[in-house]
Amino acid sequence: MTDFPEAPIYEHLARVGKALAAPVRLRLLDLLDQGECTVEELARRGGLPLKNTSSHLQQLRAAGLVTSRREGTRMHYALRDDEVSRFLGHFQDFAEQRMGDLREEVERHLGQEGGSGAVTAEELAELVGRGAAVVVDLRSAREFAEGHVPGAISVPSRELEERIAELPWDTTIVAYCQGPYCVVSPRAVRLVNATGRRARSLRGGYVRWKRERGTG
Amino acid sequence: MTDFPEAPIYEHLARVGKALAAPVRLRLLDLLDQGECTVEELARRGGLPLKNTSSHLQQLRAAGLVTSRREGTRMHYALRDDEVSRFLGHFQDFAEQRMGDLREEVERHLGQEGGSGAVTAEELAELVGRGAAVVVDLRSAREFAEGHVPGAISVPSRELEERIAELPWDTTIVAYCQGPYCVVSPRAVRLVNATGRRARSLRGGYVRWKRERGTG
DNA sequence: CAACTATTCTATAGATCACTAGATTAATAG
DNA sequence: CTATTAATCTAGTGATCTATAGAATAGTTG
Repeated sequence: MTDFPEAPIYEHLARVGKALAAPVRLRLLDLLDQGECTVEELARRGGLPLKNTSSHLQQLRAAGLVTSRREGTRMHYALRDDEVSRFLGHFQDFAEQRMGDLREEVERHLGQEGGSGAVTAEELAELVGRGAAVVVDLRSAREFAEGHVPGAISVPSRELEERIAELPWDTTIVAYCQGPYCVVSPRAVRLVNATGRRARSLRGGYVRWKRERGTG
Repeated sequence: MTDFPEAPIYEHLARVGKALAAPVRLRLLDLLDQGECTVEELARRGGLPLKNTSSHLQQLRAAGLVTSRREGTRMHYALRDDEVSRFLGHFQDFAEQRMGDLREEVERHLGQEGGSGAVTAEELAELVGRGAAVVVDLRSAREFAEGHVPGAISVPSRELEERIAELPWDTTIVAYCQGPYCVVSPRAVRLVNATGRRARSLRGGYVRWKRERGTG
């Protein structure tokens, strides 16, 4: 490193930048944005070896992004505060906007239903307000129990096909899963639309809805 | 890398994260936040070899954070749009807030005058509005000419000592230099306060003022 | 206290990145 | 066309980071 008077400050700033420089860590942050979680669960959901997961979590903790809490033999990690969630949102929006190919990648992965055609939190509030939408939570029953969009009905994605008859024909169906890049909800939307009903994704999933609820 | 369906998306996100992972690049972004600049100038101001600077700038361009423009033999770089400036502000605030020692580092470097005791853009507007402050721009005459806080008088820091008699005794003096971590303005504030006058720094310097002017 | 599980710590090989230096391209001036 | 200046491209080295595996620690259970 060269030396100008402000160097040590940028050195510190870069520590936070480094925390955002590895795909796995961004993934872990997104998972944690859905709520507190054990190392074991994070490793499973992130498709990453346990030891590795633990190591990355420690880096995130060193950067001040997450906190850890011991409960019996298990270690629970969580985002340090709401500010982290807000920053993550800004970072993701910013990155998507920066790189055209990232947005394309998202759309290729989710299909149009998850990208451009998605409902914003604001639109959702409006639709629900005048009873023009049925909201479907595709996450697990456990996740639903921990918190969900008011008025949503719980239809875990595994049960969707057998319970699809429960969905109305005459009202727009807004489906959501965990996070912004989750494939579950766009897939469900395609499935439901194929029956002739009208379904759309909630942009950003539960995580984003929860984040924006605060800021209006 | 392990493989979960969203992996390529996080891969792309991490490209932006990587751009923020090196101290020099953060420094370059801060310099560019002050306006368009040539590679040569950036290398000089960043205290970095030219070749190295060029390489880092290309990485920033690949991440979509800056644009380049050729003019004769010189290459000019600039932030790609205002969104980058806003994001940088959020990133710096976020990082300072994350790491207590970063805030301490800033204060150790700038002295209290640059940190806690500084005037916010909002306060400045209020002070200027009722004529309760004289604003002093410590940057070079060229930088002042390119844009400055309305009503500010230009006193390049080199000339401060000889022109210090121009400053009033009965009004608060608000001084600012380029960016958030610039040492010029806190140093000037100490100098002016030593004469018995009352001076304070503008928090975040010109860059931050310009950024916040838009958002109110 | 001993056996057991979950997690962290330590060490190492492999990949990636920053810095340096030499060669190359692009525009300008004589 | 040649010389000059600015910037980029290419290649090589050292440092840093990731992934992986073995050892150690903290807590639980019998």
